[in-house]
Order: sequence, then C-alpha cells, then structure tokens
Amino acid sequence: MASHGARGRSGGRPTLEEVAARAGVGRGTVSRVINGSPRVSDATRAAVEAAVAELGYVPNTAARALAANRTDAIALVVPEPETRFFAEPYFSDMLRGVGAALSDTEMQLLLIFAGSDRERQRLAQYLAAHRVDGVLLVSVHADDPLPDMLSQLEIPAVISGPRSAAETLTSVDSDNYGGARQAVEHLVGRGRRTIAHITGRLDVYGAQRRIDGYRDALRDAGHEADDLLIEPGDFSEEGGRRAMAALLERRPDLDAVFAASDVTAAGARQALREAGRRIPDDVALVGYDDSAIARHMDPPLTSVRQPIQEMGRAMIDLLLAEVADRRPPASRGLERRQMVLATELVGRASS
Amino acid sequence: MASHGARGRSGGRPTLEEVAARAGVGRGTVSRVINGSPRVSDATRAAVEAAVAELGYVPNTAARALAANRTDAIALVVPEPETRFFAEPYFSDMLRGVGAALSDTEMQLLLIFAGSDRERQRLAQYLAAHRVDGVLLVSVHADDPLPDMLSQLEIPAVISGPRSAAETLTSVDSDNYGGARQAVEHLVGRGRRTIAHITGRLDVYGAQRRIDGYRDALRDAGHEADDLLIEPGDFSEEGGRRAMAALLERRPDLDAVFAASDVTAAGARQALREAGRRIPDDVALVGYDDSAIARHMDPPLTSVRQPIQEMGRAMIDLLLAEVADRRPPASRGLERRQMVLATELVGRASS
DNA sequence: AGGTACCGTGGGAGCGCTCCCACAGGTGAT
DNA sequence: ATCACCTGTGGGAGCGCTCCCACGGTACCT
Repeated sequence: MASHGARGRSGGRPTLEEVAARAGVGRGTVSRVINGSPRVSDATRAAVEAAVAELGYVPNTAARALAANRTDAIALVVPEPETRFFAEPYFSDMLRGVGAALSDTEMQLLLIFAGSDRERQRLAQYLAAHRVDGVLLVSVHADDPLPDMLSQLEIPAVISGPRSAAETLTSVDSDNYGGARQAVEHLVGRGRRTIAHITGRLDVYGAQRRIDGYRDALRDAGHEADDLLIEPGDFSEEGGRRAMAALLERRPDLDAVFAASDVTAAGARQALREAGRRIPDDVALVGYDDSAIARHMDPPLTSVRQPIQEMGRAMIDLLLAEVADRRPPASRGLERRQMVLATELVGRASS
Repeated sequence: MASHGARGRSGGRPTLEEVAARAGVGRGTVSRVINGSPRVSDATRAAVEAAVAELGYVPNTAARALAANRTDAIALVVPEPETRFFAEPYFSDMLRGVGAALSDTEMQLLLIFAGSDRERQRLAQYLAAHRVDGVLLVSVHADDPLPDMLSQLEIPAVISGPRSAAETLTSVDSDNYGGARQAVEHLVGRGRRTIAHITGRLDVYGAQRRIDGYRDALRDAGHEADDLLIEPGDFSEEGGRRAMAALLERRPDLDAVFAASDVTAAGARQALREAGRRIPDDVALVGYDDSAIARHMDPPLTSVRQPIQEMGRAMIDLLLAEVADRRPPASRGLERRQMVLATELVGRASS
C-alpha cells in the first residue's frame, strides 16, 4: 500500500480514518462528530469520542484547510513600525481585547506589522495567498491602499478607526467627536477660559473628529475658537512636547490643554514643567485613551476613556460574522456596518 | 468533471496545474521551479516564471503543508501574561531580533502567550496538532513542563535562557555571570565599597548566574560578601522598589546597587528618591539589559548590555537548522548546542 | 557499436481532510 | 400496501500540492 516509503507512517499521528476504524463507523461520521454536527446519534457520538480520546486524535489543520478552503486564522494587521506598537498602549489594549474575544473560538490570531515597505510587500503576498480568513485593521491612515487591496481580494475585513465618514469597510470606532466634546466641556465646567488642543496625526480620521468636537464644544460654550490654540501633534510623546512648547510660545495665556492622546499629554506635561507651569494650578491637562500612562502620571491625568478592549471584541464579532457569511460575494456594500462606541471622561488631578 | 459544483471554480486562484499548462510543461517541473530546485534548464525555468507572472500564481499553503508535512511557521512562545510582555523591553527587543532574522525567510512567525492555565491548555493543543515546525521559548522558569512537552512531541525548539546548566534543549543565552561581574567590577572601580544586589526571579537560571557573578566579583575584589546586601526582586518595577526599600532599611550604609534588570533599577531609583538619596552621589546604580528605559532614565542608567537582538537572530539560526535537520529523531542530545553571547557594560551618569 | 551515467522532465500516487450523493431503515399519510 | 419523506450513515471524489519513479535524450566511456 504505502508508496512513499520512508515517510514514517506507523509512529505518526492518528488520522480520521483510523479513528473511524477504531469506533467502527465511517470516515464521514467521525468528521461530523469532530465538527459538532447535530446529525449524529448519541450512541455513535459517544463511540467516536471514546475512540478520539483513546487514540489521542488531533485534526490535521492543513488537510482541513485544503479541503474546506478556510484557514481558521485571522490577522491583526498593524500598519505601523513595531516600535510604535510597543510604545502606544492603544495597540496592546486592542490586542488584549481581540485575544480575549478569540479565546472562546478555534480561530487563531496572527499579529502582522506592516510599517516598512518591505513588510507591506510581504503582507500583500501573504494576503494574496489567502492565508487568513479575515483581517483586522487598526490605525489606518487616510491614503492607505491596504483596505482597497482587501476589498479586491474579497477578504473579509474590519477596520478600527474608519478612514473617513464614507468608509466602505465594516468599521468599529469610539465616538471621537463626543469624546472631545466631553473633554472640552469638562474644562469649561472647571472654569478654564483659554483651552488649547494638541491634535493627533491629521491623516487619521479620528484625530479630525476630535478637532471637530473640540471646536464645536468651544463654540457652544460661547468661547471664541482661535486656530492659534490648535497645534498638530502625532500621537507621540515627543510630538506632544514640541506642540506644547509651540503653544506656550504663541499663547502664553492658555490655561488648559486637551491632548489627543495620553502619550501626547505626557509630552505636553514635560514641556509645561520645563516652562515652569504647574498642573493643574496654572494649566489643566486632559488626555485621551485613559491608558496606564494616565493613571501613573504625576499628577494623574484626566482622560477620555475609549473602551478599547470592547472595541476589540466588537471587531472580532463583526469579522467572524462576515467570515461566516461569506456567501454573497456581491451583496456587500448595501448595509455597511459602522459601529461607534461611547466614550467616558475619567476625572483625575490634572484638571 | 467538476463534482463539488458550487465551490466556485473558474474565478478562483490559479493552480500549479494551470501554470504548467500555460508554460507547456508538467506539474512537477513547475513545482521544481517554485521551490528553486537546480535541476531545471534555464529555458524551462524562464517559461515557467513567465507563466507564473502572467497568471499571478501564488502557491496554496495548505496544500503544500499537507503534502510536504511542514507548515513553514514557527512560534515564539512567551510563557508570561501579556502585560509582562509589553512592560518589559526584553521581549519586544527579542521579537524585533527574531522578526529581522526571519524576514529573509519564507517562515512565518507566530506570537503565542501562555501566561494563564487556559492559554497553556490551548498551546498544548496547538503543539499537539503540529501547527508549527519549531518553537522559540523565551523566559522559561525552572519547573516549566513546556520544554519537556516539546521534546516528547519531537518538535524542534530553542530556548533563550536555559533552565539550568544541564539544559537539554538547544539554548541561546547571554553571559549572565560575566555581565554581573562587569557591573560589580565597574562599581568597585568607581570606589564603591558597599554594593547591594537586587536579584531577578530566583526561579530563572539567568538570575541565579547573575547572583553568582555578583558574589564572585565581590570576593575577587576583596570585599566581604554579605547576604544582607542581596534582596530578591522579580524583574518588575514594583519589585525593584520594594527590594530597594528593604535594602535601605537593612543596610542604610550602602553606596551602590546592582539591579538585575533596567526595569528593576527604575523601581530602585524611585525608592532611592523617596529616601532622599541622590544618584549617583549617594548611591550608584547599575541596571541590566541596556533597554530604552536605561537611556531615558533620570539620570541615565549605567547598564549591562545583552545583545538581545543578536540572541534572537542566533535562536532563529539554530532553530532553522534543527528544523532542516529533522532526520535523526534519536541522535539528539549528543551534541547539545548551548550558545552564550558576551555582554558589555554601558557606562552612564548613574554610576 | 554497445554500455553506463547522468541530466531534465512528466505524471501517478498520496497527504488527511470536507463535501455531498446514495442508501438503508423508520415513520406517517394516503 | 404504496408512496413520500425524514434521519443517520458510509464512502467516493476532490482540494492543490510534493515526492518519487520512470523515461527519453545526450555525453562519455569501453
């Protein structure tokens, strides 16, 4: 029978066929039991399960993937350099949420960085080979071609932080606009008059929405909006430091700052210190994300909490639904799903 | 021909067979070209490559895995909770080194956390299914059953930081003993007399070796070793803070501290500050790892550099060799490979 | 001329699954 | 008794590759 000869049969892992023989049933029946089909009698199921246990049978993933044309894996694609991934708690929180949501599943999670051109090249190859059933995309910039590539390949994908209001992919996001409003309203409520804003990367839609929220909240509070109070940052600590320094130079009379992320706020704090401003006595500071940084800052940072882990969960739910749905290859786009989760202001000593 | 009917042929991705037809050659020949076999004439190779390009052929991983009985994937297993992974630069540096070494390869890297029992359960299942060709194991504790499980399953594995001097798995490590000596000799050279040591987790072999190096260097310098100067830590910041506080209480006369990691040193620094000790005027501080933390600390931290990224590279090299070797299932253990890389002291303002 | 050696090549068999068709046996309506 | 229709089951065919054997051709010996 054996033709490949030296490929080490005998000692190898048991196959479906062997389990079937052991249980005295057919191959198909074992497959049904393994995959939890309801169309199996209780007695047969028990017999098969016993055989599986005795033989220590574990399904061969490659064979399953080949036959069923699915991989049981999804990728979390981070279009940023690894350093950024480790520096910003946003990503690790997201990873945790996603991981938790997936732990009830057979799905495997792959973490893929696509910061450099080289890495993107690899990723394109990877996706073309359909090595994952679906993709989670976090932190995408406005002009990123990745989402379109995914659409073209017809790979289910969910994006966290849509690229624009007209995002075509299924997306999950927190209410950036509302969160920014909460921050500003909080500062106004504390009697602050001159409230500056250090933005995030301007090519990120969420950062734009935060600017909108900041502007509208100021206007509604009857404060005159002054673009000299807005300074672009890039979500990094160094960017926050630089922006804060610029703002202090331009508007030394400011008495509050709303930073687009906690990391940015950390940089701003540093610049404020160097300029001799006390927090919150001279300048109140509010961040965004409510990450570990906010809790450990000195003084502890008031911050807008986005439910990042919940967002991760939601992304998984939506993605798995799309993967399971996978029937109508054309009926997409009709009911685009955009999910927005509420934010919450967490007050601390910095404001 | 088609029997599965609705499984969407036609529009699908091209197969080897189709490429072969297009190039006017046999299936085997295309396979040889794809896999870079030298036994193909230049003309044939060119024809096949053209066909591959025209059709946009991408090999089906699942089919390959099934036929060749390999997965082209390896796992980086972190037997720690995710939080630890993100908090300690050691892991991210290692990941970077491993990733870089792998980027020249077709191999895919999977990052797997096995901190909780639940996760370990999953991992066991995962390994039993042979879903990776090899495993990289970082930060393993003395009594961890994981390495033995790997041996039993005959899965090639490389461990960073052997469990003991008698480690049976192939291992890569830095010279913990020598590194500790360097740190102590440096402090002695600076005229410090009473040098304390905050250890790492005592169930980690490398931490033990650092204690040995510390002890021997002190002895060789003619300083009396005093176990009251040794306080156990756990590589964490909080552990460092606690240990430092205990040491200050016990030996208020100490004038130098060698901490088993930079993160630990950061904790120690905090405790020293709180106790009103100046660094380095009152107490000199030396860390271990030379991570980003060391450079950014105030004052910048003298630290023992382990070439972590190089270690990652080395681990990959050794692992890939084992995976490729895969012939003698019994001849293991004869020439156990233990690789040790040199450390280097990086002097900064803290000492 | 015949023999031996070694290319480069084609294609059969098989990897371990899933999918689906066929079929036996039971049930209830006609 | 006949038909229709369920449910549970067995097993063929096929997923797209790799491995290997066999074969024709050329090159170099005797």
